Amino acid sequence: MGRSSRSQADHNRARIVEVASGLFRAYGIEAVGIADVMKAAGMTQGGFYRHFSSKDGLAAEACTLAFRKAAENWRRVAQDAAQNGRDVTEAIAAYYLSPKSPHMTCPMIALAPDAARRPSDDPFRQAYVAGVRDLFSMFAELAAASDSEAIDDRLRVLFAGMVGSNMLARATGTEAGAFRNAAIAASGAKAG
Amino acid sequence: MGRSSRSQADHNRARIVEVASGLFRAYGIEAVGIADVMKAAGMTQGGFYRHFSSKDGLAAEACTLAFRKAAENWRRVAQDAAQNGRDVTEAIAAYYLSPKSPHMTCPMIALAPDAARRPSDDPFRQAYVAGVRDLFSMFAELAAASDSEAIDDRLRVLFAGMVGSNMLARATGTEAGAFRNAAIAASGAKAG
DNA sequence: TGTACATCAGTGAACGCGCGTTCACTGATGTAC
DNA sequence: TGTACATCAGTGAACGCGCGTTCACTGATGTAC
Repeated sequence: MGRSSRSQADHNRARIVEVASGLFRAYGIEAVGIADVMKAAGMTQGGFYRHFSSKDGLAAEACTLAFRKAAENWRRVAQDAAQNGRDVTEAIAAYYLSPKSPHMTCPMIALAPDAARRPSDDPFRQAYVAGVRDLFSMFAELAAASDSEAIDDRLRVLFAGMVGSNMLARATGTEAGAFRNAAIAASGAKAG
Repeated sequence: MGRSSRSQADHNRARIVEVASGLFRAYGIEAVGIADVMKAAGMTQGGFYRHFSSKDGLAAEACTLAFRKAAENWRRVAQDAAQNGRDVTEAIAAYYLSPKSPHMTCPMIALAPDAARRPSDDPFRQAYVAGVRDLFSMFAELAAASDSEAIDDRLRVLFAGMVGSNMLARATGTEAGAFRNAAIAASGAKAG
């Protein structure tokens, strides 16, 4: 097993980021080792540093990818809802709060503790902050387009309520349903 | 420095739990070592295992203590508000969302990642789940007493919105104000 | 109450394991001519 | 197009550090008489 071609190497690098993005969110960055990531990507740990200068570098890229994927999913759900004449905000909330979808856990929740304990100039933390900002901007944009009555503050609370519901649902396991259902109900009554 | 008296030992044990409760919430359980806790408690790491069978045992007790303290604070804030004729729900929300108060960070947020990755029969996770349940029950009880119109689901969303706002505020740092202010505003309009 | 002894809270060093990182090496890929 | 050589993606073992845990030891506390 000698040198790989340039395109193969690029493919491998992207695969490492993709695999890490899922593992980091599922188990936490600290709990996932370089060897775990590389094994899941079909390689051995030694090759890792051909692609990344450190585990932190990978974490930052994995964070960015996770938010990009989440944004793509949200936009897709919103488009589907709009085409079928359903309420966009409610559709996003229902998708986000569905217990089935978190096979890919929300990066806002899963990566929050790691972001919180890093300094504000840390690349990973900056990627996290940018991800949350972009995700909320998109949410507000999509929701406003479907309901011009919705005020910023109300969207913010709904957004925070969705995040809080899923976080509590994930951490407690048992009480998942109650908070999730409440948040979905609230999304339908958002225009008060 | 030989053997301590029984009462002194009890005092030391309680101090270890108290110190750990703060450190674990501030920096995360994994990031805080036994040596750190013992040093902050004014002892050396070797004596730790006279009091606890493992770091996990301490974590479970620290979790319980953190929730007990949070519940006490909430109840105190609610009583003060009731005596002064102010809205109880709004007072709790304002207290919880105040950027000054998190010198002691909310255990629901700070301990969530650790609770999430443990099995459901783990003592720490059980302590966390019980803590969330008790805190929400108390919140609902206090809020219902002050405003009989408030429905369970609405309280749940407000609760989750408060938690989500503080989590995002903590993790992003910069966007703290926006989500917090929105949640406080929502608490005032809860009876919608 | 005093004395001899057992107990055990706390000390400080050492162990052992996991994990991020480094390194010598392999051999296919890419390049110069 | 071939050929000789340099490059470098990936391998697998080893290093080094941090941290949870263990352990021999100290000496004040608690107890038996």
